[in-house]
Formats: sequence, structure tokens, C-alpha cells
Amino acid sequence: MTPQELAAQIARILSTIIDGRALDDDASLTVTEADTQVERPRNRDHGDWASNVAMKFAKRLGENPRVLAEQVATEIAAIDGVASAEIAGPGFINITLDAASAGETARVIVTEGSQYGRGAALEGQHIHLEFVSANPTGPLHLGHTRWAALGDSLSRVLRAAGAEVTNEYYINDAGAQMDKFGRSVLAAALGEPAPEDAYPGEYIHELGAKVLEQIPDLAAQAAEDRAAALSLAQEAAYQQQLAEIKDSLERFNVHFDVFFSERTLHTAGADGTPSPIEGSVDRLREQGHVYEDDGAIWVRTTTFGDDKDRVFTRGNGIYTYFAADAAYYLSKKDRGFGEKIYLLGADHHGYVGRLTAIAGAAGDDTERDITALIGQLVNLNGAKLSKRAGNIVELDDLLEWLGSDALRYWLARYPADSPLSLDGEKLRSRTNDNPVFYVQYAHARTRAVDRNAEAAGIDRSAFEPAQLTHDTETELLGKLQQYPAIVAGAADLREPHRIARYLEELAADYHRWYDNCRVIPQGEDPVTDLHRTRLWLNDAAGQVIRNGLDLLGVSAPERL
RNA sequence: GCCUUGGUAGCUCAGUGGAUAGAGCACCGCUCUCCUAAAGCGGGUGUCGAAGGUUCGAUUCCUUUCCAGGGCACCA
Repeated sequence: MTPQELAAQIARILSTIIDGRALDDDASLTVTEADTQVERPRNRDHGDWASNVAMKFAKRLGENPRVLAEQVATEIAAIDGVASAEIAGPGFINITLDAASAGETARVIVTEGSQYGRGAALEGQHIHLEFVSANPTGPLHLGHTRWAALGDSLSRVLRAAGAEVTNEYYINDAGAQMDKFGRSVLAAALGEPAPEDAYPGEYIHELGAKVLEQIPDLAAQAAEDRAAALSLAQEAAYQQQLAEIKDSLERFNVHFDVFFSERTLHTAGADGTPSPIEGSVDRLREQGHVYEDDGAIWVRTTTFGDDKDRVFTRGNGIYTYFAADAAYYLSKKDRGFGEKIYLLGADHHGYVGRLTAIAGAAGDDTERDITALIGQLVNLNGAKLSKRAGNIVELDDLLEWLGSDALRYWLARYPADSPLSLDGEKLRSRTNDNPVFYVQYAHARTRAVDRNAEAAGIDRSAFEPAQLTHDTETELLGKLQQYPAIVAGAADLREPHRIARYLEELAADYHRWYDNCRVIPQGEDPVTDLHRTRLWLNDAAGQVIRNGLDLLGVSAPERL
């Protein structure tokens, strides 16, 4: 009996009861499983699961919660697998399961394997997830790591809930920043002094050297035609930098389905069709949201809650960044995505109003079709990192220093809107200070037990869940049963950190169980069905930790 | 000024209207002839920033307010 099944049963019971009252109550009350979700009481004296439906519905039925609870509890107690259902406090129904019914979960988990915890709550949804989208004018650094870890984990969680998700990286490969980047690299390659506004950082010189390798006669070309040489150098540096970014992301176990080039938005079709940007201003104009003022072309974004209208085309005829944003949004819409999620740093939260307005101007539902997740920036030992300042801490350096697992886990275990500090010393320490080790250790323990069990001749030929009665066993089983709801909740709220927090609790329950309940008999004691049954539970715990870590993009090692 | 996100134990932080608000760290003890002691067990700590409101019930929702971070371009 899983909590989901229990909730479904309670929904049926409550519906029947309410139908019986409908004679003298015209209120049309419908009961959904969302209303009848049971929760795990903090205090185990309150049973395995608790329901608050009596308090929720008593008022709408005009009844005393405890009286309603009494009636519901009687029905619950009659469910197969339920040992008791008792009324407590203002109207809680505390439910205790038969040990066999609770223990059955262990076998379910082992049978379902990597599928355990996956659901269909978001089935049919085609979600677009854009994150990182760092300019290809430099290496990924600390400022990008949080979104990389969070975005990749979020997409895994959404997929686990049944959604179809496309991870996309928007490459800002057009515009003034790219020009500046090109000039910086060209100067470095030719050994010239850096331009006034050049990008700082040693990597510019490294890129310059690589460009020179590819174009040995760059100096001669520059002497002949500076603009052409600049263009060549810029393109070579861009391709090199983008390749390095992709490489870093792969090593961070972050996967993108699409790298979307901003240039394609500026490029007209070979057959003379207008560029996506040109096309988008016309499309917005058709919707009636475009006007001209003072030589510029504006979009009336204030219609959709933006705090000011935005310029699409400047007085000098050049498109603004907003124009590209609008065209990009329309591209996502045209490609058939429903919800478009943007992961943005708090330093970009001023964009939310205009992005939302674009969705509205495009005729989309600003509530349903666009989501902006704003996150706080990462600190490193208290010092915030800025690319402009030149003191770059690169993702590659962090990976080498801390490893992908520790970094991924740490970045994913906090809510996005919570400030986060990366403490290198803590992340390198192999103690409880570093929760990824705690969780991975629990997993490695399950594998060690599995290996030792096999060596001791303990197999899974018996499964007697009624024997799983130790306090630590009911705790562990209860935790394992919660996993599908945790995944569904994390997906629904777009909060992958809930997976990490859950895993830490699960690991603690597993460690406690390990210390109290042996899978392998001591000394000359015989192997019993209890040991065999516990092997199922051990494997179930390992499976769930593995499934959860996978959602975070963190490995589940066989040994530590 | 406007928008936005925080304020929870000594520290770092969890906590999607429920019962006595939790974890790790730090501090003091305890547990390995036996599956990994990178573990477990025991010991105490809170005006949930403040004040109102909604509710059977508020750390959670609403309003006001104090403090802190971030943002408010015909930049990208």
C-alpha cells in the first residue's frame, strides 16, 4: 500500500460520504486525490500516514470535523492492508498499515528499478528550458555554474514527471560584444596592445595563440585588409570558445539538446524572405502592439504589465537586444513549445517584465506559457565573481578542484532564490559537512551489503514483508514510499533541491537501519527469510538513492 | 522612488495551511572480536525580523512596516 493508493482510496470513501449528504446540501463538492493526500506524521505515535480531509471538508459540509473523521476513519480501517485508523486532535485521521502492506514497497521498488518514482503528472507537456546562455566571448565561470546545475537537474526532474523537455542554450553570437571580443583576440594574436575596451583575462591571449595557429599568416592579412582579418580572427576565436564551452558542460554532466545561434535571427532567407527579427516586428505589428516615436520603433509592452514600453528598432535603424529576444521567443513558439522556462540570475530579473510582455504580445498566455525562474547569484567565500573584474573562477577550474559530483550536488541542494556560497574547503572535506558524500556513502553501503550478501549465499528467494517490523525498517519503508511524491512535487514546483534534501533524509534512515538490522547473520547464525527479505529492502534503498542522484546528475558509486 | 528576493537555533540553511518548527556544523559524552565507524546513539538551543488580518489551525496566505541582496538603458 503506497500513500498514493491510500489517497485514492480516501478520495473514493469521501466522495461516497459526500454523495450521501447531497440531499440536504446543494453545494456540489467534488473530491480529488490532491485533496486527500496523506502526509507522513513527524511523530510516529501518529501512525504511518495522516489525513486531514475531515478538517478540510467538515466546514463545507456544515459538520463537526471529528464526527466526519469518525465516519471516514471507519471506512479507512476496513481497507485491506490498513491495520488501524484513529481520530486525533481536531480531526486528524492517523493511519497505520500492516507491516506486510508497507513492506511490499521494497519489492515494488526492486521490480520497477530505475522507473520507480517516475510519473505522468506532466505527460503531454512540451516544455522549453533555456539556461546558461553565456556569451561565447569567454569561458564559463562560477556565475554560470548554478544555472547549469540547476537547469540540467530541473529538466531531468520534469522528464521524470512525464514532460517532454528541450534544453536550449542561446548563443549571443551577434552584436557589439562579439565585435569587442574579435578586436581583443585579434590584438592579442598580433601582439598589439589591447584595445581600450578589451576583454580582460588571460584566456584572450590563449585564444589569440590558437587563432594564430589556425591562420598563420594573420599578420600579413591584417596588413592588407584589417577588416577581413578581424572577421576571420573573430570567427575562429568564437568557434574555438564555443567548443570549449560545450566541452566544459559535458564534463559537468550538463546536456543541451539545442545550441541556438542569435545570428540566425538576423539572417534573411536565401529566397529573400525577411530575417526572423524583421518578420517578428511585422507579426507584432499585426497584433497591434507596435508604434513609432521619435524615429524609433516601439513595442507597447506596458499592455502586458511591463513597466515601460520597449524599443525594437533604434533611431539609427539598428535592432535592440529586445528585438532579438522577441524574435527568439517567437521561434520557440513556432517550434511548438508550450511552457517556455527561462532560468535567470537576479541580476537579470529586470528582464522578466519585458519577456512576459513578449509572450503576451505574441498572443500567448502570460501565466501558462512562460515561466521565469529567478535565482540569487553564487558567492565564493563571500566574494562575488564578475567577468568584468577579470578575476574569473572558471568552471573548468572548479571541476578540477572539487569534482563534478560535489559541485553539482551542492549547487542543486538549495532553492534557486536562496543565496548560496561555495566554500571550497567544505566541499573538499569528506565529512558530513559535505552532504554529497553522506548520500553517496549510503549508496556505496547498499552495494557493499549486496556484494557481501551474495558472498554469504543470501539470495532473494524469499520475501516476507510482514517481518520488516523494526522501527528503523518502518521508517525506511515510509521514506522510500514518499519518493514518487517528492519527484512529482519537485517537478510541479520546479524545485530540484527537494530531491537532494529528500536523499539526505533517506540516507540517514538507511544508515540507522544498517546499524540496527543486519542483512548478513553474525557468526554462525543461520540465514533466515528475514535476512533474505532485508536484502530486498537494502536493494530498494540503493535503487531509490541511485534514481534520486541521477535526477541531480550526480553519480552513485559502487564503492567509496 | 518603483520592482524583486531574502530575514527561522551560536554558524550555514531546510520547511507546497496542520499536531511538540527541523538538519548539518560547532560543544560534551557514548557505541566497532560481527555486512564500510566517511556511520550510529544521547545531551539544548528558538519573541520563525516586527505589527495587524484571514482561518478550526499561520513560519507558511494577505496588508503595513524595519533590515539586507539584486534590478530599474534607443547596453549587450
